Amino acid sequence: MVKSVSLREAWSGEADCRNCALRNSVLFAGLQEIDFDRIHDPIDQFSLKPGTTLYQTGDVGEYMFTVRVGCLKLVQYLPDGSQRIVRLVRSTDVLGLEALIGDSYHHDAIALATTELCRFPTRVVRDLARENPRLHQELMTRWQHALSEADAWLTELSTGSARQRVARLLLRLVRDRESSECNLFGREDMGAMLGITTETASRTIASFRRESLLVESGPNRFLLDIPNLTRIAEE
Amino acid sequence: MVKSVSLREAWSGEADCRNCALRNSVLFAGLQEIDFDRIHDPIDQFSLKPGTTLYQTGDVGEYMFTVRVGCLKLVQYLPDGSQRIVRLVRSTDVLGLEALIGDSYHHDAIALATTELCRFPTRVVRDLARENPRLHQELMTRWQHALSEADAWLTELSTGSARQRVARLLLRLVRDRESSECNLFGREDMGAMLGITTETASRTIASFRRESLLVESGPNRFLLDIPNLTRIAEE
DNA sequence: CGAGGCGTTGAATGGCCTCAACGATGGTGG
DNA sequence: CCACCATCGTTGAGGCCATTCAACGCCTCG
Repeated sequence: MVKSVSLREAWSGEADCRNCALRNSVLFAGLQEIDFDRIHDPIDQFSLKPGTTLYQTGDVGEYMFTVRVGCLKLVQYLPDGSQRIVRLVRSTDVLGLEALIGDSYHHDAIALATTELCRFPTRVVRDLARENPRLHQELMTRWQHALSEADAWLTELSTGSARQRVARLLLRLVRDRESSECNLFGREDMGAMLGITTETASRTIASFRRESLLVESGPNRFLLDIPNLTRIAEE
Repeated sequence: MVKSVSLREAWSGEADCRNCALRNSVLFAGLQEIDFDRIHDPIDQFSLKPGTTLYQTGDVGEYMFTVRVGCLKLVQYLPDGSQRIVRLVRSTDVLGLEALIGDSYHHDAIALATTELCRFPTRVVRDLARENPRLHQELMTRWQHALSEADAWLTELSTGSARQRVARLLLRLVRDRESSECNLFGREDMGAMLGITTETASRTIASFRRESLLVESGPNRFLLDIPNLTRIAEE
């Protein structure tokens, strides 16, 4: 399942990386050929089945990851055992930034769908960033992006009624997408994202379907009535 | 009220910076004398009264700030006009990181107490960071810290019952402090931090006082019963 | 075929919100 | 100096919404 490709191959487009989601969107977008020549560590690329744990809170942050396709949840736990999903990580996003400053991972990272990833040693990023301003810039941008996402989860997904939260989550899932179609998560995960119970998440989705704000277009796949959902979200 | 000091003075300990909260804790901790010599822009240092707005969402991010003493809230607004406080910024923290990547500010920054700040042009940080690895490292650490705070606000302060949230907020305010005493915010601000109403915040605080989990030790100042509050927080 | 996971739905409870009133405080202006 | 007003914290009453606990149907998988 784990397939190893050299960074040289990665850059030259050999192996699977030629199909990599937009090279321009990826962390290493700013690297030159000469940078890759200086790296000897391998980049592994592999796939996770839904429900698989990529890493856990406290694991040593030896590696960082880029998501090629798919989706993972970042989970934190409270002392009483309840969990909260603090962010989603999707295509072209980076996982494990905290490793860059020497921290162990701060979340559990668990695949929500079948997910393909690239894995690279944290040390490689650290070394390259020291001398490559563009990578440096890219890292800061990634960090800021994660921070904006975190703020948005608080203001949009943890504020207001259950109906509002669910509507905002749905709209978020189709933003920057061509179609208004999206795959839904399990109700338990939706609850953990929105700070509501599984039952309330289920009831709200069921209610949206009865009102035709959602139309099932496949197995666990739905078309959204964006204008009306927006109305609910903004109340 | 605004007093201008050159960076040279700042570093050499002239002016008010000799009393600066731990130099080692500050963003510029890693700079050498030679770095300061290369800066010609002034660093302003000034004070805000409670309730004063430092900057607003969308303002051009020409400056960044370090908090010397005091406390500010970072506020975001929803389309319906309701507000949510997404983070607190306190002594030695940095404000306006988003300016570094060219963004305008993402929040309203409003002083909660009398607050002293240092203000420096974003361009200065950008230029210095390009060539100073230690500052670079420091910036990443700051970003990660903000991100951890954001995650904690979601898991600790936006999850569970009102009693739990208030207890966790109180405990947070005295963490890393010598005493178990702290100043409380207005009830409206507490509500905006915890995602509850002003009345619920007030009721909960009043209830804690009746149970002697809080003892007033001064004007809007309280001593905390940490063990019992911890029990409530962890339920 | 039975077991288990998942989504759904019902009924009842309770916690939080809404709306309202009241006292205390502090600043303002007559 | 004091009446006046605005702000803030508190408390009450009532209602609604989300939770809790439970049951049921559907599906996959062993």
